[in-house]
Amino acid sequence: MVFKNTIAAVSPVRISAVPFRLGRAGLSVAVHPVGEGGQRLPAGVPAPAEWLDVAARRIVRERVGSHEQYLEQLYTFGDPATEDRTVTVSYLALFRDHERHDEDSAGLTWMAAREVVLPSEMDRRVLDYALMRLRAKLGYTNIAFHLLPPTFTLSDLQLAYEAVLGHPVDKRNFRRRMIASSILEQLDEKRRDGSHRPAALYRFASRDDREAYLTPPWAMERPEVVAESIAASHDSQ
Amino acid sequence: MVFKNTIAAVSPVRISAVPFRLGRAGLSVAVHPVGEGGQRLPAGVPAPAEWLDVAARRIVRERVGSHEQYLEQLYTFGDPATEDRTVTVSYLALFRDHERHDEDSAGLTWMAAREVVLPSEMDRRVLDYALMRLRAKLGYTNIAFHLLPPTFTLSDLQLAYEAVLGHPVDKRNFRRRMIASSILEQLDEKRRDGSHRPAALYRFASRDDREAYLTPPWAMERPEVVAESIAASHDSQ
DNA sequence: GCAAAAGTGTTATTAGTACACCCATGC
DNA sequence: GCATGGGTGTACTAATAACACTTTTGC
Repeated sequence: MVFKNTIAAVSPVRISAVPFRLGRAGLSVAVHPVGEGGQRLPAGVPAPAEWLDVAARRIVRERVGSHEQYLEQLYTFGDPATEDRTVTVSYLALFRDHERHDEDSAGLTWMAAREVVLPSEMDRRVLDYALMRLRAKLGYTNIAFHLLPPTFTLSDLQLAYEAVLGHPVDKRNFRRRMIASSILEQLDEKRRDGSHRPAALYRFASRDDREAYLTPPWAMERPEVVAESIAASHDSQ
Repeated sequence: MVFKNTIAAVSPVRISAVPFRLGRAGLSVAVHPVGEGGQRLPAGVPAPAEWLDVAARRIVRERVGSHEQYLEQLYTFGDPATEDRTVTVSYLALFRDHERHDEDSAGLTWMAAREVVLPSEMDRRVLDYALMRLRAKLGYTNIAFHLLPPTFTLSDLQLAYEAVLGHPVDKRNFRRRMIASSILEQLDEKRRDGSHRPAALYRFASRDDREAYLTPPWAMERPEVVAESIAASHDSQ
Protein backbone atom coordinates (compact mmCIF):
# COMPACT_ATOMS: atom_id res chain seq x y z
CA MET A 1 0.00 0.00 0.00
CA VAL A 2 1.32 3.38 -0.96
CA PHE A 3 0.50 6.37 1.17
CA LYS A 4 -0.77 9.42 -0.52
CA ASN A 5 0.87 12.69 0.45
CA THR A 6 -2.53 14.27 0.66
CA ILE A 7 -2.66 17.94 1.41
CA ALA A 8 -5.91 18.51 3.14
CA ALA A 9 -5.73 21.46 5.48
CA VAL A 10 -4.50 25.00 5.03
CA SER A 11 -3.05 27.40 7.56
CA PRO A 12 -2.19 31.05 7.54
CA VAL A 13 1.55 31.37 7.09
CA ARG A 14 3.24 34.33 8.69
CA ILE A 15 6.81 35.53 8.47
CA SER A 16 8.27 37.15 11.51
CA ALA A 17 11.69 38.79 11.53
CA VAL A 18 14.19 40.04 14.06
CA PRO A 19 16.13 42.92 12.49
CA PHE A 20 19.32 43.62 14.45
CA ARG A 21 21.84 46.38 14.10
CA LEU A 22 24.57 47.86 16.23
CA GLY A 23 23.91 51.37 17.34
CA ARG A 24 25.34 53.66 19.95
CA ALA A 25 23.19 51.88 22.51
CA GLY A 26 24.65 48.52 21.58
CA LEU A 27 22.56 45.81 19.97
CA SER A 28 19.26 47.18 18.68
CA VAL A 29 16.12 45.61 17.27
CA ALA A 30 13.65 47.16 14.85
CA VAL A 31 10.13 46.93 16.26
CA HIS A 32 6.68 48.40 15.82
CA PRO A 33 5.41 50.27 18.87
CA VAL A 34 2.07 48.91 20.01
CA GLY A 35 -0.15 49.63 22.97
CA GLU A 36 1.31 51.10 26.15
CA GLY A 37 5.05 50.87 25.84
CA GLY A 38 4.98 47.51 24.15
CA GLN A 39 6.39 46.48 20.81
CA ARG A 40 5.83 43.94 18.12
CA LEU A 41 8.31 42.33 15.75
CA PRO A 42 7.90 43.20 12.10
CA ALA A 43 5.95 40.50 10.29
CA GLY A 44 4.20 39.83 7.04
CA VAL A 45 2.74 37.28 4.71
CA PRO A 46 4.34 35.64 1.70
CA ALA A 47 2.89 36.43 -1.70
CA PRO A 48 1.71 33.74 -4.12
CA ALA A 49 4.55 32.05 -5.99
CA GLU A 50 7.18 33.47 -3.67
CA TRP A 51 9.86 31.50 -1.90
CA LEU A 52 9.77 31.98 1.84
CA ASP A 53 13.27 33.38 1.90
CA VAL A 54 12.39 35.84 -0.84
CA ALA A 55 9.26 36.86 1.00
CA ALA A 56 11.23 37.35 4.19
CA ARG A 57 13.71 39.58 2.38
CA ARG A 58 10.94 41.62 0.83
CA ILE A 59 9.10 42.01 4.12
CA VAL A 60 12.22 42.99 6.00
CA ARG A 61 13.15 45.58 3.41
CA GLU A 62 9.66 47.03 3.27
CA ARG A 63 9.46 47.40 6.98
CA VAL A 64 12.96 48.53 7.82
CA GLY A 65 13.38 50.67 4.75
CA SER A 66 16.88 49.55 3.85
CA HIS A 67 18.66 46.44 2.69
CA GLU A 68 19.64 43.81 5.18
CA GLN A 69 23.18 42.48 5.06
CA TYR A 70 22.26 39.01 6.13
CA LEU A 71 19.11 36.98 6.37
CA GLU A 72 18.66 33.55 7.85
CA GLN A 73 15.67 31.40 8.59
CA LEU A 74 15.45 30.43 12.22
CA TYR A 75 12.58 28.22 13.22
CA THR A 76 8.99 27.57 12.31
CA PHE A 77 6.33 27.59 15.00
CA GLY A 78 2.84 26.27 14.74
CA ASP A 79 0.77 27.93 17.41
CA PRO A 80 -2.22 25.83 18.44
CA ALA A 81 -3.40 28.73 20.58
CA THR A 82 -4.39 30.65 17.50
CA GLU A 83 -7.84 29.82 16.23
CA ASP A 84 -6.69 29.55 12.65
CA ARG A 85 -3.56 27.45 13.24
CA THR A 86 -1.17 30.18 12.22
CA VAL A 87 2.29 29.01 11.30
CA THR A 88 5.08 31.49 11.99
CA VAL A 89 8.34 31.22 10.07
CA SER A 90 10.97 33.28 11.88
CA TYR A 91 13.98 35.03 10.41
CA LEU A 92 17.10 36.75 11.66
CA ALA A 93 18.12 39.88 9.74
CA LEU A 94 21.30 41.90 10.20
CA PHE A 95 21.76 45.54 9.22
CA ARG A 96 24.61 47.97 9.11
CA ASP A 97 24.21 50.89 11.38
CA HIS A 98 25.53 53.42 8.90
CA GLU A 99 23.00 52.53 6.22
CA ARG A 100 20.22 55.00 5.70
CA HIS A 101 17.11 53.84 7.45
CA ASP A 102 13.79 55.53 6.77
CA GLU A 103 13.11 55.65 10.43
CA ASP A 104 9.37 55.92 10.22
CA SER A 105 8.85 54.17 6.96
CA ALA A 106 6.36 51.86 8.58
CA GLY A 107 6.04 53.07 12.12
CA LEU A 108 9.13 51.14 12.92
CA THR A 109 11.77 52.18 15.43
CA TRP A 110 15.13 50.87 16.53
CA MET A 111 15.36 50.05 20.23
CA ALA A 112 18.08 48.66 22.42
CA ALA A 113 17.50 44.91 22.46
CA ARG A 114 17.36 44.82 26.24
CA GLU A 115 14.64 47.45 26.41
CA VAL A 116 12.24 45.78 24.06
CA VAL A 117 8.99 44.62 25.66
CA LEU A 118 7.06 42.12 23.58
CA PRO A 119 3.52 41.36 24.70
CA SER A 120 3.31 38.49 22.24
CA GLU A 121 4.53 35.15 23.52
CA MET A 122 5.48 34.16 20.00
CA ASP A 123 7.48 37.34 19.50
CA ARG A 124 9.42 36.69 22.70
CA ARG A 125 10.26 33.19 21.57
CA VAL A 126 11.44 34.43 18.24
CA LEU A 127 13.60 37.19 19.71
CA ASP A 128 15.11 34.85 22.30
CA TYR A 129 16.01 32.35 19.68
CA ALA A 130 17.38 34.94 17.26
CA LEU A 131 19.67 36.31 19.93
CA MET A 132 20.83 32.86 20.92
CA ARG A 133 21.62 31.95 17.33
CA LEU A 134 23.38 35.21 16.67
CA ARG A 135 25.58 34.76 19.72
CA ALA A 136 26.37 31.17 18.89
CA LYS A 137 27.23 32.03 15.32
CA LEU A 138 29.73 34.66 16.33
CA GLY A 139 31.95 31.81 17.37
CA TYR A 140 32.17 29.85 14.19
CA THR A 141 31.20 32.20 11.40
CA ASN A 142 32.05 35.70 10.28
CA ILE A 143 28.46 36.77 10.81
CA ALA A 144 29.54 39.78 12.86
CA PHE A 145 30.84 41.39 9.72
CA HIS A 146 27.31 41.93 8.50
CA LEU A 147 26.78 44.33 11.36
CA LEU A 148 29.77 46.47 10.43
CA PRO A 149 30.48 48.98 7.68
CA PRO A 150 32.68 47.91 4.75
CA THR A 151 35.82 49.10 6.49
CA PHE A 152 36.36 49.03 10.20
CA THR A 153 39.04 48.88 12.84
CA LEU A 154 39.79 45.92 15.03
CA SER A 155 38.36 47.85 17.93
CA ASP A 156 35.11 48.28 16.01
CA LEU A 157 35.02 44.57 15.43
CA GLN A 158 35.74 43.79 19.04
CA LEU A 159 33.03 46.19 20.18
CA ALA A 160 30.58 44.40 17.89
CA TYR A 161 31.42 41.07 19.45
CA GLU A 162 31.10 42.45 22.92
CA ALA A 163 27.80 44.14 22.18
CA VAL A 164 26.29 40.92 20.89
CA LEU A 165 27.80 38.63 23.47
CA GLY A 166 27.11 40.95 26.34
CA HIS A 167 30.51 40.65 27.94
CA PRO A 168 34.05 41.93 27.33
CA VAL A 169 36.64 39.87 25.50
CA ASP A 170 40.41 39.98 25.76
CA LYS A 171 41.91 42.45 23.32
CA ARG A 172 45.11 40.65 22.50
CA ASN A 173 43.56 37.22 22.11
CA PHE A 174 40.74 38.66 20.06
CA ARG A 175 43.07 40.40 17.65
CA ARG A 176 45.28 37.38 17.32
CA ARG A 177 42.34 35.14 16.54
CA MET A 178 40.87 37.50 14.01
CA ILE A 179 44.15 37.99 12.21
CA ALA A 180 44.95 34.30 12.30
CA SER A 181 41.60 33.52 10.68
CA SER A 182 42.82 35.39 7.60
CA ILE A 183 39.41 36.63 6.65
CA LEU A 184 40.60 40.16 7.32
CA GLU A 185 42.53 42.29 4.89
CA GLN A 186 44.36 45.32 6.15
CA LEU A 187 44.00 48.51 4.16
CA ASP A 188 46.70 51.11 3.71
CA GLU A 189 44.64 53.85 5.21
CA LYS A 190 44.24 54.49 8.88
CA ARG A 191 41.43 56.12 10.70
CA ARG A 192 42.25 59.26 12.70
CA ASP A 193 39.38 60.14 14.98
CA GLY A 194 40.64 61.62 18.17
CA SER A 195 43.59 62.56 20.22
CA HIS A 196 45.20 59.19 20.08
CA ARG A 197 47.05 56.87 17.80
CA PRO A 198 45.27 56.22 14.47
CA ALA A 199 43.74 52.79 14.00
CA ALA A 200 44.45 50.49 11.08
CA LEU A 201 41.45 49.87 8.84
CA TYR A 202 40.40 46.42 7.67
CA ARG A 203 37.87 44.87 5.37
CA PHE A 204 36.74 41.33 4.72
CA ALA A 205 39.07 39.39 2.55
CA SER A 206 36.45 37.10 1.11
CA ARG A 207 32.86 37.45 0.09
CA ASP A 208 31.86 33.89 0.67
CA ASP A 209 30.77 33.47 4.23
CA ARG A 210 31.22 30.11 5.67
CA GLU A 211 28.01 30.15 7.58
CA ALA A 212 27.85 26.75 6.10
CA TYR A 213 26.50 24.82 8.98
CA LEU A 214 23.03 25.64 10.04
CA THR A 215 22.24 27.45 6.87
CA PRO A 216 21.86 25.05 4.02
CA PRO A 217 23.92 26.12 1.03
CA TRP A 218 20.95 26.00 -1.31
CA ALA A 219 19.04 28.23 1.05
CA MET A 220 21.65 30.83 0.40
CA GLU A 221 21.72 31.80 -3.20
CA ARG A 222 24.96 30.58 -4.77
CA PRO A 223 23.97 28.16 -7.49
CA GLU A 224 27.38 26.69 -8.32
CA VAL A 225 28.47 26.12 -4.76
CA VAL A 226 25.17 24.51 -4.01
CA ALA A 227 25.46 21.85 -6.63
CA GLU A 228 28.94 20.84 -5.56
CA SER A 229 28.19 20.65 -1.91
CA ILE A 230 25.10 18.57 -2.40
CA ALA A 231 26.97 16.19 -4.63
CA ALA A 232 29.81 15.94 -2.12
CA SER A 233 27.51 15.09 0.75
CA HIS A 234 26.53 11.93 -1.03
CA ASP A 235 29.83 10.86 -2.48
CA SER A 236 31.86 11.06 0.66
CA GLN A 237 31.65 7.44 1.66
CA MET B 1 1.57 54.92 11.88
CA VAL B 2 1.33 51.44 13.23
CA PHE B 3 1.49 48.52 10.88
CA LYS B 4 -1.05 45.82 11.29
CA ASN B 5 0.25 42.26 11.32
CA THR B 6 -2.54 41.27 9.04
CA ILE B 7 -2.88 37.64 8.15
CA ALA B 8 -4.42 37.55 4.76
CA ALA B 9 -3.41 34.47 2.84
CA VAL B 10 -3.41 30.80 3.72
CA SER B 11 -1.21 28.01 2.45
CA PRO B 12 -1.25 24.26 2.75
CA VAL B 13 1.29 23.27 5.39
CA ARG B 14 3.02 19.96 4.95
CA ILE B 15 5.38 18.15 7.26
CA SER B 16 8.11 16.10 5.67
CA ALA B 17 10.42 13.85 7.68
CA VAL B 18 13.68 12.03 7.18
CA PRO B 19 13.67 8.94 9.43
CA PHE B 20 17.18 7.56 9.86
CA ARG B 21 18.38 4.40 11.51
CA LEU B 22 21.54 2.34 11.47
CA GLY B 23 21.11 -1.05 9.92
CA ARG B 24 23.41 -3.70 8.62
CA ALA B 25 23.74 -1.69 5.44
CA GLY B 26 24.84 1.39 7.31
CA LEU B 27 22.72 4.50 7.46
CA SER B 28 19.17 3.82 6.28
CA VAL B 29 16.18 6.00 5.53
CA ALA B 30 12.51 5.08 5.75
CA VAL B 31 10.75 5.86 2.48
CA HIS B 32 7.60 5.08 0.56
CA PRO B 33 8.20 3.30 -2.72
CA VAL B 34 6.64 5.16 -5.58
CA GLY B 35 6.69 4.70 -9.35
CA GLU B 36 9.52 2.82 -11.02
CA GLY B 37 12.22 2.36 -8.44
CA GLY B 38 11.68 5.78 -6.92
CA GLN B 39 10.85 6.71 -3.35
CA ARG B 40 9.18 9.46 -1.43
CA LEU B 41 9.87 10.74 2.06
CA PRO B 42 7.10 10.19 4.59
CA ALA B 43 4.98 13.29 4.95
CA GLY B 44 1.73 14.47 6.43
CA VAL B 45 -0.38 17.39 7.53
CA PRO B 46 -0.74 18.90 11.01
CA ALA B 47 -4.11 18.59 12.67
CA PRO B 48 -6.03 21.60 14.03
CA ALA B 49 -4.70 22.86 17.36
CA GLU B 50 -1.53 20.83 17.07
CA TRP B 51 1.98 22.18 17.49
CA LEU B 52 4.16 21.49 14.51
CA ASP B 53 6.60 19.45 16.54
CA VAL B 54 3.75 17.37 17.94
CA ALA B 55 2.35 16.84 14.49
CA ALA B 56 5.75 15.80 13.21
CA ARG B 57 6.10 13.26 15.99
CA ARG B 58 2.65 11.85 15.33
CA ILE B 59 3.23 11.61 11.60
CA VAL B 60 6.61 9.97 12.01
CA ARG B 61 5.22 7.40 14.43
CA GLU B 62 2.23 6.64 12.26
CA ARG B 63 4.32 6.08 9.21
CA VAL B 64 7.30 4.29 10.66
CA GLY B 65 5.30 2.25 13.16
CA SER B 66 7.59 2.80 16.13
CA HIS B 67 8.78 5.57 18.37
CA GLU B 68 11.55 7.84 17.23
CA GLN B 69 14.39 8.51 19.63
CA TYR B 70 15.02 12.02 18.46
CA LEU B 71 13.16 14.59 16.45
CA GLU B 72 14.39 17.95 15.25
CA GLN B 73 12.98 20.57 12.96
CA LEU B 74 15.25 21.32 10.04
CA TYR B 75 14.09 23.96 7.63
CA THR B 76 10.90 25.32 6.15
CA PHE B 77 10.46 25.68 2.43
CA GLY B 78 7.90 27.63 0.52
CA ASP B 79 7.72 26.15 -2.92
CA PRO B 80 6.52 28.66 -5.48
CA ALA B 81 6.39 25.88 -8.04
CA THR B 82 3.33 24.41 -6.40
CA GLU B 83 0.08 25.94 -7.46
CA ASP B 84 -1.24 26.22 -3.94
CA ARG B 85 1.89 27.69 -2.32
CA THR B 86 2.58 24.65 -0.23
CA VAL B 87 4.87 25.21 2.71
CA THR B 88 6.97 22.24 3.73
CA VAL B 89 8.34 22.01 7.25
CA SER B 90 11.09 19.40 7.33
CA TYR B 91 12.16 17.20 10.24
CA LEU B 92 15.00 14.86 11.10
CA ALA B 93 13.99 11.71 13.00
CA LEU B 94 16.32 9.12 14.50
CA PHE B 95 15.40 5.53 15.28
CA ARG B 96 17.03 2.62 16.99
CA ASP B 97 17.65 -0.31 14.78
CA HIS B 98 16.61 -2.90 17.31
CA GLU B 99 13.15 -1.43 17.84
CA ARG B 100 10.30 -3.32 16.30
CA HIS B 101 9.23 -1.67 13.12
CA ASP B 102 5.99 -2.66 11.47
CA GLU B 103 7.75 -2.88 8.19
CA ASP B 104 4.72 -2.46 6.01
CA SER B 105 2.57 -0.46 8.34
CA ALA B 106 2.20 2.18 5.69
CA GLY B 107 3.97 0.82 2.68
CA LEU B 108 7.17 2.10 4.14
CA THR B 109 10.57 0.45 3.76
CA TRP B 110 14.04 1.09 5.08
CA MET B 111 16.67 1.64 2.44
CA ALA B 112 20.36 2.40 2.52
CA ALA B 113 20.61 6.19 2.42
CA ARG B 114 22.90 6.14 -0.57
CA GLU B 115 20.52 4.03 -2.64
CA VAL B 116 17.48 6.19 -2.19
CA VAL B 117 16.19 7.80 -5.37
CA LEU B 118 13.85 10.70 -4.80
CA PRO B 119 12.00 12.02 -7.82
CA SER B 120 10.80 15.02 -5.84
CA GLU B 121 13.11 18.01 -5.86
CA MET B 122 11.82 19.02 -2.46
CA ASP B 123 12.46 15.55 -1.04
CA ARG B 124 16.04 15.64 -2.28
CA ARG B 125 16.63 18.99 -0.65
CA VAL B 126 15.22 17.76 2.61
CA LEU B 127 17.27 14.57 2.62
CA ASP B 128 20.46 16.40 1.72
CA TYR B 129 19.98 18.87 4.46
CA ALA B 130 19.03 16.23 7.04
CA LEU B 131 22.21 14.34 6.30
CA MET B 132 24.30 17.47 6.50
CA ARG B 133 22.83 18.43 9.85
CA LEU B 134 23.17 14.94 11.25
CA ARG B 135 26.82 14.84 10.30
CA ALA B 136 27.54 18.27 11.67
CA LYS B 137 25.81 17.48 14.94
CA LEU B 138 27.86 14.37 15.54
CA GLY B 139 30.74 16.68 16.25
CA TYR B 140 29.30 18.72 19.04
CA THR B 141 26.38 16.77 20.48
CA ASN B 142 25.63 13.27 21.65
CA ILE B 143 23.05 12.85 18.92
CA ALA B 144 24.60 9.56 17.81
CA PHE B 145 23.29 7.91 20.95
CA HIS B 146 19.77 8.13 19.62
CA LEU B 147 20.73 5.69 16.90
CA LEU B 148 22.00 3.07 19.35
CA PRO B 149 20.32 0.60 21.71
CA PRO B 150 20.27 1.36 25.46
CA THR B 151 23.52 -0.49 26.01
CA PHE B 152 26.32 -0.70 23.52
CA THR B 153 30.03 -1.19 23.19
CA LEU B 154 32.53 1.45 22.27
CA SER B 155 32.97 -0.31 18.96
CA ASP B 156 29.23 -0.01 18.31
CA LEU B 157 29.45 3.67 19.01
CA GLN B 158 32.43 4.11 16.77
CA LEU B 159 30.71 2.22 13.97
CA ALA B 160 27.73 4.53 14.31
CA TYR B 161 29.94 7.57 13.92
CA GLU B 162 31.67 6.08 10.95
CA ALA B 163 28.42 5.07 9.27
CA VAL B 164 27.04 8.58 9.54
CA LEU B 165 30.23 10.43 8.72
CA GLY B 166 31.14 8.10 5.93
CA HIS B 167 34.77 7.78 6.91
CA PRO B 168 36.79 5.87 9.53
CA VAL B 169 37.92 7.46 12.77
CA ASP B 170 40.90 6.66 14.97
CA LYS B 171 40.01 4.07 17.59
CA ARG B 172 42.20 5.30 20.41
CA ASN B 173 41.39 8.96 20.01
CA PHE B 174 37.72 8.15 19.66
CA ARG B 175 37.60 6.11 22.84
CA ARG B 176 39.58 8.67 24.77
CA ARG B 177 37.30 11.46 23.68
CA MET B 178 34.15 9.54 24.49
CA ILE B 179 35.34 8.52 27.89
CA ALA B 180 36.67 11.98 28.68
CA SER B 181 33.27 13.46 27.85
CA SER B 182 31.87 11.54 30.82
CA ILE B 183 28.50 11.02 29.24
CA LEU B 184 29.20 7.31 29.19
CA GLU B 185 28.71 4.96 32.09
CA GLN B 186 30.37 1.59 32.03
CA LEU B 187 28.24 -1.39 33.04
CA ASP B 188 29.50 -4.44 34.89
CA GLU B 189 28.46 -6.81 32.15
CA LYS B 190 30.41 -7.51 29.06
CA ARG B 191 29.21 -8.66 25.72
CA ARG B 192 30.54 -11.98 24.42
CA ASP B 193 29.71 -12.44 20.80
CA GLY B 194 32.43 -14.28 19.02
CA SER B 195 35.80 -15.88 19.27
CA HIS B 196 37.48 -12.84 20.66
CA ARG B 197 37.83 -10.78 23.76
CA PRO B 198 34.48 -9.64 25.25
CA ALA B 199 33.64 -5.96 24.98
CA ALA B 200 32.67 -3.72 27.86
CA LEU B 201 29.10 -2.44 27.71
CA TYR B 202 28.17 1.19 28.24
CA ARG B 203 25.08 3.30 28.53
CA PHE B 204 24.47 7.04 28.60
CA ALA B 205 25.14 8.60 31.92
CA SER B 206 22.77 11.50 31.48
CA ARG B 207 19.47 12.07 29.82
CA ASP B 208 19.99 15.72 29.12
CA ASP B 209 21.50 16.21 25.74
CA ARG B 210 23.72 19.16 25.53
CA GLU B 211 23.01 20.08 21.99
CA ALA B 212 23.81 23.43 23.32
CA TYR B 213 24.33 25.65 20.43
CA LEU B 214 27.73 25.86 18.97
CA THR B 215 28.87 28.11 21.69
CA PRO B 216 32.58 28.72 21.51
CA PRO B 217 34.39 28.54 24.82
CA TRP B 218 35.47 32.13 24.78
CA ALA B 219 31.95 33.30 24.12
CA MET B 220 30.82 31.44 27.14
CA GLU B 221 32.23 32.95 30.28
CA ARG B 222 30.48 30.82 32.84
CA PRO B 223 27.31 28.95 31.97
CA GLU B 224 25.11 30.62 34.58
CA VAL B 225 26.31 34.02 33.55
CA VAL B 226 25.34 33.39 30.00
CA ALA B 227 21.88 32.28 30.99
CA GLU B 228 21.46 35.43 33.03
CA SER B 229 22.75 37.63 30.31
CA ILE B 230 20.30 36.18 27.83
CA ALA B 231 17.51 36.74 30.27
CA ALA B 232 18.75 40.20 31.15
CA SER B 233 18.86 41.31 27.58
CA HIS B 234 15.12 40.80 27.37
CA ASP B 235 13.91 41.93 30.75
CA SER B 236 13.02 45.51 30.21
CA GLN B 237 15.95 47.34 31.63
C1' DG C 1 47.79 -21.84 18.13
C1' DC C 2 45.35 -18.86 15.45
C1' DA C 3 41.82 -15.77 14.05
C1' DA C 4 39.19 -11.83 15.56
C1' DA C 5 37.96 -7.94 17.82
C1' DA C 6 39.04 -5.38 22.38
C1' DG C 7 41.85 -2.60 24.54
C1' DT C 8 45.74 0.53 25.67
C1' DG C 9 50.10 5.32 25.78
C1' DT C 10 53.24 8.46 24.05
C1' DT C 11 54.66 12.18 21.48
C1' DA C 12 54.10 16.35 18.67
C1' DT C 13 51.34 20.05 17.29
C1' DT C 14 47.94 23.31 17.71
C1' DA C 15 44.61 26.26 19.98
C1' DG C 16 43.29 28.69 23.98
C1' DT C 17 43.91 31.66 28.13
C1' DA C 18 45.68 34.88 31.26
C1' DC C 19 47.99 38.91 31.75
C1' DA C 20 50.49 44.57 31.49
C1' DC C 21 52.90 47.78 29.27
C1' DC C 22 54.54 51.05 25.42
C1' DC C 23 52.97 53.82 21.18
C1' DA C 24 51.18 57.60 18.39
C1' DT C 25 48.36 61.21 18.34
C1' DG C 26 45.52 65.85 19.48
C1' DC C 27 45.09 69.28 22.44
C1' DG D 1 52.84 66.69 29.08
C1' DC D 2 48.85 64.27 29.50
C1' DA D 3 44.78 61.96 28.19
C1' DT D 4 43.06 58.67 24.85
C1' DG D 5 42.52 54.65 22.58
C1' DG D 6 45.89 51.60 19.45
C1' DG D 7 48.88 48.14 19.47
C1' DT D 8 52.01 44.29 21.03
C1' DG D 9 54.39 39.10 23.45
C1' DT D 10 55.08 35.38 26.48
C1' DA D 11 54.30 31.46 29.32
C1' DC D 12 51.01 27.95 30.68
C1' DT D 13 47.47 24.69 29.82
C1' DA D 14 44.29 21.95 27.23
C1' DA D 15 42.86 19.65 23.09
C1' DT D 16 43.88 17.17 18.97
C1' DA D 17 46.20 13.99 15.88
C1' DA D 18 49.19 10.45 14.45
C1' DC D 19 50.60 6.05 15.26
C1' DA D 20 51.20 -0.13 16.58
C1' DC D 21 51.17 -3.56 19.63
C1' DT D 22 49.20 -6.67 23.47
C1' DT D 23 45.04 -9.01 25.46
C1' DT D 24 41.27 -12.11 25.77
C1' DT D 25 38.40 -15.05 23.97
C1' DG D 26 36.16 -19.29 20.84
C1' DC D 27 37.24 -22.78 18.16
